[in-house]
This record gives sequence, structure tokens and C-alpha cells, in this order.
Amino acid sequence: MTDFFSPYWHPAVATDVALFTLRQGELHLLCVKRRDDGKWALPGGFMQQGESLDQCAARELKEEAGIEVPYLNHFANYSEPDRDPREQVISIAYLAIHPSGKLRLKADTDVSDVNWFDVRDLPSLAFDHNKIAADAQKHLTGLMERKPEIAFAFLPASFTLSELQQTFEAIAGDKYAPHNKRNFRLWTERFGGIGLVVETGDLRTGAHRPAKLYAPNPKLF
Amino acid sequence: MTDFFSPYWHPAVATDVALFTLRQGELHLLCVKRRDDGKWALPGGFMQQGESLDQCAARELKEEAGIEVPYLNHFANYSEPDRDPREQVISIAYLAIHPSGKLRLKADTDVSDVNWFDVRDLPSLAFDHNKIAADAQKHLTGLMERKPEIAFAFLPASFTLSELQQTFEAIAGDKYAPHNKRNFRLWTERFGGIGLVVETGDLRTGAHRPAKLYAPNPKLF
DNA sequence: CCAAAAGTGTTGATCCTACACCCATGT
DNA sequence: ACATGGGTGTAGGATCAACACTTTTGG
Repeated sequence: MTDFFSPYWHPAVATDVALFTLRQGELHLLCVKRRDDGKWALPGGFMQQGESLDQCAARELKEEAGIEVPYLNHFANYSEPDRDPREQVISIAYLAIHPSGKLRLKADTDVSDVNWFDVRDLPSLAFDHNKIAADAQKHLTGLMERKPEIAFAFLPASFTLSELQQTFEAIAGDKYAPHNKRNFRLWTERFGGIGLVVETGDLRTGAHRPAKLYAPNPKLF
Repeated sequence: MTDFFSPYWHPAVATDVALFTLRQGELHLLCVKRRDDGKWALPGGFMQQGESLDQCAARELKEEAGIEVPYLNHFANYSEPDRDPREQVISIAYLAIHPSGKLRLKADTDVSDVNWFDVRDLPSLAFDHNKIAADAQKHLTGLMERKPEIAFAFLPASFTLSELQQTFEAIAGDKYAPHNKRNFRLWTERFGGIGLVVETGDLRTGAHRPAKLYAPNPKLF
């Protein structure tokens, strides 16, 4: 289909993805190194004809980092006319979550490197990507309090309650910490009147009492 | 600035605005009648070079309906390739609130009519605008529970507590209704540890005991 | 005096915070 | 036996739903 009728200006449209994961209990963000100018940036790229924005974001993540994620959702737009000095580019920003820091790095044609960075120590990113990353983290924190189920996206299919609690603490901060452990467990039991998690029946062993393994409560979905 | 470097496809980008107000205690949505095809639609239109998306949404609202609003924020994107049969158009959807149904109708070149519709009885709208409107209403309900301050955008500068409560009931449904009045008032007092509203000192008279007038608590902003 | 809407007191249930305590395993 | 993390009981305070009640105006 061609732009047969359009007397209107068409801007460039790109998706940018803030992909978070936990590594050693700390929140990390995925960045790619642009072959263009050698700068670190959020993964992402220009939209192609015939795809939706969601598809574009998923495609770019796959191309630039060889990665597919269980959570990928739009959270904000960035459209200031001068945010890209070359021409006006609308950035559709996505928040994504990956369960483990293990990813097979894959550099495609536009990208010479891929890496995780601790969110408290990000490099200087291209364009307004530092702001996008900060907004994404703030959005993630709010989402965590509103829809705690997304915590599961950070974890494997089964996990201990301590791991779940550490996930909440790493992202939503001390909200879930003060005299907890007891209270966190009570909260998961009461959650939604139905329980946030269910026991799998399996145990994880270690140099201490074995821990019960849990999975997301399927009745929540 | 011209698109000197862009080997990329550029889609058409438009903003669409779901503007809500209360009339006789019921939630209403603003629609415009397109001169093009005679269909009702959400107000909105194509982005112009040099403006941001926020500016575009505000401009279209002003042009098509002669209206400026206290609340106007992005809430979702719509980008399915076939949502507009003419060419692929990305719609950036905004949620807006206007305090009273009194607006000076203004038909510009693209629009032959403007009107409020009860949200429970919307006409068939152009493109996917019925879905956008439904999503906007759902978003509004959630926002109301998360950030009750936005209720003020539906009201004039001062109001009675009953009016405030009716606003919540119209939008968030029975959540604020069951045996309330007493409980609603207690909730506003406790809100944020500081109170949702402050007394203005004025009264509103009627065929009953006069009601105290209130204003948004300025300490909340 | 009565209709109508404004506005208040209070109780019992529920939820949450905080702290103290016990349990099962590997070394 | 002891270090380590897993896992529970419960008292006291805060919060909230529910119901019954009093107050002030206009007509």
C-alpha cells in the first residue's frame, strides 16, 4: 500500500525498549552499542510497514539482542521535535522484563555490543534514552504495587518465597521489607482473597532447611 | 528540517482524544462528525512537523471543538496495520476531562458537528474509535482509584461533598457507593494523611440544610 | 411541621505491624 | 553442635463497612 492520499507530514516512528532483569538481586537494564556513533542506547529501531508497534518492539529485541521476553508493554511516548537532531522521531517506549540475566549476546548489523547495566550505574545513553530509562524504572515500581503478578516475569517457572520477596524488595524497595518475611508470607496468602502463589510440591535444598517451591496461582490469570 | 537521511518508512501519525465530562450525573463523551464520510468519531487529527504529540492533541481539540481542558494525557497507542483502510495510521490516544458540559460548539473545516454522547449509548464511530473509547473509559476508572485527585477535573473550582461523591460514583461505580456518605466523608478526611479537600468557607443553599463548599487541598499538588 | 439533603457517633470485623519464636538441613 | 535460612503464632493498633442517628434549611 502506498501513501496515495496523504497531504500530511509523516514523522519517523521508532520503538525503544527498556528491558529489565535481576542479576545478583540487583535491577539491571539491557543496552546496546550503536555501530553508528559508538554510543550505548536502548534497543529499538524504526517501524516497518505492515507491522504493529508491539510487533516492532518484539522484532527489534529479537534482532538486536536475540532475545524474547514474557512481558513487553508500551508505557510512554516521546515526541519532542528536537529529541533526535537528524529529524523528528517519535519514540514509542516499551517496558520489558526478562527472567534471568542469561542471554546469548547477538550483535546484528546496527549493533556492535549488548550488555546489562546496573540501573544505579547507567552509562550516558544516546538521545533522551537516560530519561526514558528513568521513566521506565519509575513505571515498573508503580506497576509492581498495582499488579504484583508481573513479579513472576522476573522469575523462573518455580521459585521459593524468599526469591519472590527479594524480587519485590529489589524493585519496590523497602515497601516490602521492614519487619517482613512473616508479613510478606501472610500477604501472599491473602492476595486477591485467593493467594498469589500455589505450592508445586517440590523442594529446593541447600545448606539449611529445604524451601518449598511455588508457582504463580493460575486462578489469577 | 527535511527527511534528508531517512531510508526508513514513515507512517502517518494522528492523535485521537477521548474527552469526558459529566452531564446530569452521567458520564458523556465528546464526538465530532467528520465532513469526509459523515461518521461520528473522536476528535483528533494528523500530527504536524515541529509539534509534540501533546501539543497536537491540544491543538486538535481546540480546532475541532473550540475547547481547552484541565486534564489531557496519553493513555494508549493503536497501530494495527489495517485500522484505517486508506493507509497505515498510528493513533496516539489521549484521555481528557472537561469540567462542565457547557461548550461552545465550533465546527472547523474537517468537522460538521460536535456533540456529547452518553457513554452507555454511543453511536457507531469511525475506524476503531469505539474500542478506543471503551479502553479510555476503563482507563479512567482505574485512574480514578489510583489518583482520585483527577476527579477535580470534572468539577468547578468549588463544590459540595455530595457533588464530589456523585462524581466518584458516576465513574468508579459502586466502589464508592454501598453504605456510604458517612464513609466517603471519612475517606476524604483521611486521604493522604492530609485530607483530599479543604473548606472554602462558603455555603451553597437549597431547599434543605446549606452545604459547605470545598476546594482541592492545595497541599496535594 | 414536614420533606430533603447535610452532616455526625460508634461498633464489630478485618487487616497490618511488629516481635518472638521454632524447624530442618549441610557441614 | 551450630550456622543458615525456612517457616509459624499472636497481641495491639489502625483501618474500614455498616447502621443509626441528629441538624438545618425552604416551603
